[in-house]
Amino acid sequence: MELKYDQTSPQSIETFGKRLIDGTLRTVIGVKKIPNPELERRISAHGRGSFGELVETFYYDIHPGNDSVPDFTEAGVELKTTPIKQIRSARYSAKERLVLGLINYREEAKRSFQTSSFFTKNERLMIISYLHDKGVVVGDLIVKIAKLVEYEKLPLEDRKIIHGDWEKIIEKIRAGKAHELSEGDTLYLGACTKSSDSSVMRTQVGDIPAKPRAYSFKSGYMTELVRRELEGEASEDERALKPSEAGQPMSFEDLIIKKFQPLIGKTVEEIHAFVGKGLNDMTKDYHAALARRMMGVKGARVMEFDAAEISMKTIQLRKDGMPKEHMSFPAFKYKEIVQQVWDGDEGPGGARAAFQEQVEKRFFFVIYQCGGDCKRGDQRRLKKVMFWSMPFDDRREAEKTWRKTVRQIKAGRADDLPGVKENRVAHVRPHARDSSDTDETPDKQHLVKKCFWLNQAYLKEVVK
DNA sequence: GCATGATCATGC
DNA sequence: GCATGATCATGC
Repeated sequence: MELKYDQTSPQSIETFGKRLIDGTLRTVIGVKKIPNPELERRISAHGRGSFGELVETFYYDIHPGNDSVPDFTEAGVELKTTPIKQIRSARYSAKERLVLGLINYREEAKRSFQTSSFFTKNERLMIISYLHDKGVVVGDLIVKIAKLVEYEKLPLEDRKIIHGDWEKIIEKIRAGKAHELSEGDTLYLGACTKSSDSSVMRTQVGDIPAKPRAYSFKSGYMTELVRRELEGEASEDERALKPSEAGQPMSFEDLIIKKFQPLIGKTVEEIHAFVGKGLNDMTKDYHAALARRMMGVKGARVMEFDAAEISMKTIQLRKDGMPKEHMSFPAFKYKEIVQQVWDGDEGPGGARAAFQEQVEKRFFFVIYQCGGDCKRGDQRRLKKVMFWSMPFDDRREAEKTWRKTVRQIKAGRADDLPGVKENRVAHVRPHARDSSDTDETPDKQHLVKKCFWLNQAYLKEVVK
């Protein structure tokens, strides 16, 4: 392959990359024209690492060695290859987060945003996205996106959030609390754990060892970037923050909270009169729909919440302050959950426990106060809204419920899972269409589908 | 009023 | 048609 681009020019790197769109490495590199046994061998490999190496070596002909500078050093461009999924026709999502480089806690603590390893390494990203397909060798994966993503050219609304995220991460690092970092701390830019082996630790500011972590764009934000590129304006979800608001010297979360302020203390009927036109107050989604309207969003999705993977939950408090309901999560599959691992498990293990990912996410609670027991017809007032991440100690409690659940299912006792009295934070209960909506256990019992729930008494303390 | 089991309404 | 978030029902 001839070199047909200028390694010192970001635009040239992008233009050259775009030749891959809707093609594959095999067709674009053209193996048949120039026989190359090494290339043939590597094109027939599997796995994402192989794809990335192939693009580096045989497409761009670069051989990056130094992790602290961008791959195209002179152009200041970092090359990233990443899988996407097609959910249904014309609907795409990122398959995973985009990892942006390991954090050296002690070094990073001394830096500013502009001199941080996040910024200096990832200020310009050349992103090549291919359609994920397990059964296909890397040479035959179809490329859908080749795009130069420059930080300074992202919308101000995005940059505001990313910069705020970086500040939150660096604050913990500087305080010697890198071991307390969690992906739920931040919105688009995360500090994700990097090692599959839980015993690996790194030094940080102070003496406490911390898990190695890397900067990453969360998968929700990657999905947003993918959709902007492939689906254009037509599919754009509504933003809660208008461009003019993004310019204000206030964090994203504070700006959201501010939108609710004028309506705190108002009854649901009064709020409906302000923003609820056209909403059906009989639906289970009503309190959530009202909350979205208060944020200025008419539809069912809030773009920033999707991109930041924030779970919005509505809570109704009875007169005594106890939430009317426990809080449910998606149902688990008995056969899947026994294959999953929680951070800290020894050995290679399987997929990260879905429940762990859920309790590490950021939540947005919209809390209504009932006049009595929250039965039908009871008066409800908007009490407050709050962003929340589950504290570390409570996640350890939730982990105990998860571990007992897995242990019971493995032991053939899937009919006896942790109840609400056994744990301060979480329990297990049915979550199905009805009692005939079952799922098969590893020992071939067919039991009603279940999920993890946060205890209402725990939530009472959280929202107090 | 709590623990537990069961089910609903909607969007995708 | 099912996953998801939310809610209802019953027995003690």
